[in-house]
Amino acid sequence: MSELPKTFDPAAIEERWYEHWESRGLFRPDRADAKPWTIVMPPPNVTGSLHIGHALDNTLQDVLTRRERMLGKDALWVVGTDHAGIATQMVVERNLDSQSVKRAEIGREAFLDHVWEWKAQSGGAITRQLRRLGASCDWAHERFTMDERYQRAVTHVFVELYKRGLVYRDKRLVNWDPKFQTAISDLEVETKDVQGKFWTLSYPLADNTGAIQVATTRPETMLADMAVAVHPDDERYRALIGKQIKHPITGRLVPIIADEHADPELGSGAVKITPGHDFNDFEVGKRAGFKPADMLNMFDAQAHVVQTQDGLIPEDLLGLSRENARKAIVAKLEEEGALVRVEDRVIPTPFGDRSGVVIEPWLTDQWYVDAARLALPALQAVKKGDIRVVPETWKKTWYNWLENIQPWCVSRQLWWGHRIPAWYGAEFERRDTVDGNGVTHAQIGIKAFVAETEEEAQQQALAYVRKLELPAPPGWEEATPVVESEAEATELWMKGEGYPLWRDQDVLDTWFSSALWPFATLGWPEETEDLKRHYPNDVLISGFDILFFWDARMAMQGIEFMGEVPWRTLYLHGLVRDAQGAKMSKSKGNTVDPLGLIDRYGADALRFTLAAMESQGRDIKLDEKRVEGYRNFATKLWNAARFLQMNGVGPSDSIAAPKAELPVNRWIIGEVVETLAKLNAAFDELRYDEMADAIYHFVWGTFCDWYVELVKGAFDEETKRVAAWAFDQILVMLHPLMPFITEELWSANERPYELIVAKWPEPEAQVDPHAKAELDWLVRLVSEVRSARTELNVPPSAKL
RNA sequence: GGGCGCGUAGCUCAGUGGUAGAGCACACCCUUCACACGGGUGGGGUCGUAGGUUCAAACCCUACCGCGCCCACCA
Repeated sequence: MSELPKTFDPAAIEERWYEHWESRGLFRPDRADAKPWTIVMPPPNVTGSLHIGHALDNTLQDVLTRRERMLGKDALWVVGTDHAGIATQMVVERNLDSQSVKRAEIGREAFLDHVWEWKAQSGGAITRQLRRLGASCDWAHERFTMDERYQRAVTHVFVELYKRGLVYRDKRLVNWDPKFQTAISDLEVETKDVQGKFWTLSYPLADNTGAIQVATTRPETMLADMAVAVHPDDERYRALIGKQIKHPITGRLVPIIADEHADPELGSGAVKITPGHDFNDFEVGKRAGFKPADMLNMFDAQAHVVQTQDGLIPEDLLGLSRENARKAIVAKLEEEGALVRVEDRVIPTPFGDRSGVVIEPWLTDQWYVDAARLALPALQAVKKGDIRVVPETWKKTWYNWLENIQPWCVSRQLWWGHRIPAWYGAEFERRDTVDGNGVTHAQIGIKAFVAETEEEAQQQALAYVRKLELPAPPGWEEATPVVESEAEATELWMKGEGYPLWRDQDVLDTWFSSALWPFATLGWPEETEDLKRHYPNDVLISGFDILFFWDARMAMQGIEFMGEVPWRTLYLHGLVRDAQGAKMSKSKGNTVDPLGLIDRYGADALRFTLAAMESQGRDIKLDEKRVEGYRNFATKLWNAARFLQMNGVGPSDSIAAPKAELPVNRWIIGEVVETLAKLNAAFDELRYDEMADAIYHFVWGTFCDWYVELVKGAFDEETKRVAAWAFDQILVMLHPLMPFITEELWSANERPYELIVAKWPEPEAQVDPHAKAELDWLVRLVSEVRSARTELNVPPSAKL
């Protein structure tokens, strides 16, 4: 038995214990025969560092994991990191930039080498920080979403979805981020209100019989106007339907069409239609018979003006940015007298959630997941109760989103990520199209071969030409040639030097791969032992902010590929806010650094605070005073242990409660039993605040304030035995919340095993109602005496 | 436009049909041999507003006020 120091210093013990647990493999002791229990950690970005949100999320997970481990289960907490496509590419690109190295100059392969190098060096700092928190995850099982094996799983899923018709390529408008020059999904777009203007323009009729007024918030896109729409029932314009207008800037002749999209109440009731640059107009355009391939495009990838297919944009506008193009166009319109009116107006404007720039609807070929079909079983799983959602209020949000889900754009024009397993080649059939102005465009058809390997794609290509009963191009019989890019391929093609394939340059949305986390980390698609034992996971804990991004997609992919829900319970927690309730952000400078709090108060205090403040369905307003308070609680516990030690109270030799005669001992045993019951109930309901409340009040309000005071100076053998047992139960019950101090105090006595693998309490005892009544009476009596004494101003030194 | 949540002591939050709770803060007392990161005592709330249901409402219902969040193509 080692003597405890007088003061409790978390810093002195935390690192030592973590190292001990990890090196002895105690986070996942060998329990092949035990009942499995599984949770996967939302993989933090490799670029990330531990912020307070991670601290909350992982505390909640660790609390459950530690208890399940103590319940004797084979508790597996899967840990790993996410490659985080855009975020990581940005970081590495910035690093290279500072060394005057440009991504475009060094090329894809060299750039990816740099990313991997960066990942090896500084990536994953966050996993080291997770250790500070005490996260008892299975590091031997650590995964990365770009591990070779994981990549195979991702590729397999993509190819399978393609075979099942759930993944397809389509040309349509996407949310285009002109800063990162990639497509992004609907979820990555944040709509914000921006003070803007509402322009009313006058478009002259082509037959010079008048003009029609149209209104717009984006005059610059008029360069790609293809129609003017009016409501079919709008009497004012009925006679104009079918006529043409002569576009005031491009001179393009554009039809006036009838479409219900035009709202007679709004503006003039007539609206310009720019199918290539507006989501509504795209639909109107399709209804009007325009094919996506023929829709006019006036922007390049950076949203600078480029010439439309019909060559009608005036030279002086080419190359201008969106903003400058707007100014120039408005000026021109004004000059021509085509500008009728300008009004101030608040415009809901789409922004890229990472880039912060205005998103441009842009016509491109992208890969889409048929999310609606995948969503159905995920929707049902919650409705049928196969997934329990805690708190229940999120069920509605779940239904609402999945019921209205749109196709998910999964291709990204980035380099860092899972390369899309598609190879393209000539379709070997000409498909000429005729545009609205009667001009014929030669189109070279492109055929996609989706396969897990290049060899497979080559074979598919060969099979394809054979099916068309065409002779295989030179070299194809041996192996279809593959070149780097489409440009390279077409060049060879034009020169008559073969018809090679080229691989898709794009990568997949990061969330596409993280959606596989609950099973791909367990070895899927191989039928591993881990997979059989640990899928479905028991519970997932995540912030509600990634409910759609991650949770819902995990459910969709999990059910599709595993035939079962990914987890039985989905627990959603809120955001951690500052003491004033404001959202923490780096720019506001109100972030709380969890590592700083750990330095000042210890990991146990931070963990206890986060758990105590985690009440379902509410955000957490973190106040440092609270952390300080629970640091004090740890000190209280520490001193109780010292007191017991001074009085010769050692370790308990039994898990079951000892036999006791004295009412005070029988009472405290009953109090342990009741506390345990409260704690177990709180765990069943995932009520972290109640867990913390139950153990806090038992330790401080019952054990320290009353039991210890009552037995002071009267430590007979029975009392020592009971005190030892009760205190051991405290250590066990508190361990999931405060693992470090409890393990340290546990080890103050000789023990056959560490607390982390000790058994969860089974007192095999009952509350003794007589002892309880007696002690309750005594507590009340003493309290009343004290109260009376204070009220009568009796000096405390006076003897009763 | 739709959906969700919140409004209880100075602050942060539990409670959810039957005499209002916790922590912190505050006031007073205590350098008593585990602990001043402590011990003891105490003050403080017409539970957002207005109706309704009920023997009984902070808790259920309705409306309203205030705050926050999410989703949605109003040019």
